[in-house]
Amino acid sequence: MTGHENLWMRPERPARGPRPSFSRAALAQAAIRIADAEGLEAISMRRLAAELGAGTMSLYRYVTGKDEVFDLMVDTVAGEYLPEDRPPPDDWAEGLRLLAWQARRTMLRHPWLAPLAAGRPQAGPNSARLTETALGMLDGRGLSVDEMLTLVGAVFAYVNGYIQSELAEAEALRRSGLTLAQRLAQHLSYIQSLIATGNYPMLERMTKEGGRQYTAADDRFAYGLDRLLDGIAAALPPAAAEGPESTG
Amino acid sequence: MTGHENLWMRPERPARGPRPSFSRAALAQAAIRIADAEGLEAISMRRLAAELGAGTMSLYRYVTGKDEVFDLMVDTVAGEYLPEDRPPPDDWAEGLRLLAWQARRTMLRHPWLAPLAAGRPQAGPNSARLTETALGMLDGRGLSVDEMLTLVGAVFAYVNGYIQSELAEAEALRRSGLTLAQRLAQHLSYIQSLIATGNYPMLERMTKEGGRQYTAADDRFAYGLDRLLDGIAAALPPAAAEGPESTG
DNA sequence: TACATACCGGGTACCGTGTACGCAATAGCG
DNA sequence: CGCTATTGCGTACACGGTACCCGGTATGTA
Repeated sequence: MTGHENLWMRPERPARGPRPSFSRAALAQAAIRIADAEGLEAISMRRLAAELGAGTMSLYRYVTGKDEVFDLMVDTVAGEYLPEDRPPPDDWAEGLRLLAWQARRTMLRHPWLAPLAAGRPQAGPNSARLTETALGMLDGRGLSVDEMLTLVGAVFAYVNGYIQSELAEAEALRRSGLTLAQRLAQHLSYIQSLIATGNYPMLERMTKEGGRQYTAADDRFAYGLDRLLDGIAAALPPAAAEGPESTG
Repeated sequence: MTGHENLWMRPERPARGPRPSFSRAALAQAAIRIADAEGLEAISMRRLAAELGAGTMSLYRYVTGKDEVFDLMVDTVAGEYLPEDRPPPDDWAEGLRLLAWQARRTMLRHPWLAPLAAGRPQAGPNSARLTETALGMLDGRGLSVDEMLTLVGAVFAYVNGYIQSELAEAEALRRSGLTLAQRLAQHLSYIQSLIATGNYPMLERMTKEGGRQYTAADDRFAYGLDRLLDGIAAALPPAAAEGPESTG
């Protein structure tokens, strides 16, 4: 009741008692290893404990429950978003674009990440550093921190939303256990049954039109991202270069 | 093995045998009722069967598993996206904006919807009709269906991503069982512990700056949506007004 | 050095979950 | 009037998260 209701405020290593046999970071890494290899739903407390060579209930000395395992996973990979200490480009749009692509790369590498991150508030220190970095790119343009947050939030919303939709199909395919060809064939016969009702003229045009000039996922991602950044740039207060103070 | 691997291709009522005691729609409505009242995780096959006054295993005569229950839920509420047969505005951007706000309204009314919809391919007939409507708004502007899909996909990605982040905090609050004041107090003390490390200058400025001019969720949503639509409009081929032929 | 205290590891147990299987009842077809 | 496909559903199982408890261990105090 004194405090520490939050994972991130709870000290990892208490003052008294025996040393823990592993660390939070090790726990997170083990969970990430499992999720990368076998998917999110493969993570169970028993499985995770086995991966760590520990008893199941020992995990509860490190986290209060499975949810905090997820919190740890998300915040750990959030560290990967930021490449290295490369100085950010001085163009804010270029900086955000870079960040967005970095986020996409990370989320494709860890397909469980996007749904998980979308469903919980970003509270960990690495997530906070990420936000810091993004806000830093917008500093000195006369925006209030609140306006910067709105702006960055819009970009992150697009990125997360896009990648989830990108992953959804791949995930469905994986869970169905079918080959891509089988699934396409299935989908096609369904599509044709829809078209047969006459209520889906666009869908019909889609099957007739474009031979196979289907836009690649990369290009679709880039399209929306660039449009969004364009729109933001157009609405931003005029550059004001490096004026003494542009707030107001 | 002959076919019907897909929920939407499987006929609801087979030719032979006794009449089912309820319908897919009733099943979906019952599930939606539970999820609206008690959250997604309150849905179990037993609970759902009880709501329908049926035996647990009877549900498996209607769906192949719990996943298909979710599919039904998503596609059912997808019907709510479209208001009524109001003729769409002739400005495509206005049409998409309206659709986006309608989507947000629906997703806030059914807080379980956004995460669920984001995680699975939109395959149902109602989802397809929604896509049809969106594509129809872009018709006659010289775009290929593929380009239209890219465009609409970007808007939907933003909408879904934004609303998920909007809901994440509320959901976390709900699950913690705390009052808003308690949670804010907790969060504040955590934030201050972060600031104390000196690594979060922007976070620090945020606590000092804006008295309470915190942007409302509605305005933040509008900001990103409008910027995105602006950016798209700017990149679209010139209007071409009402050329001689606009249909396909 | 001896003891108290706070913490660690983890076994056992409980309840809730999704769903495979099997069987009796039923409705449409021949 | 059977025949058969199909429905409703009880039972059973494997697996999930985690509450509880106990024996061991490292730190602090006397």
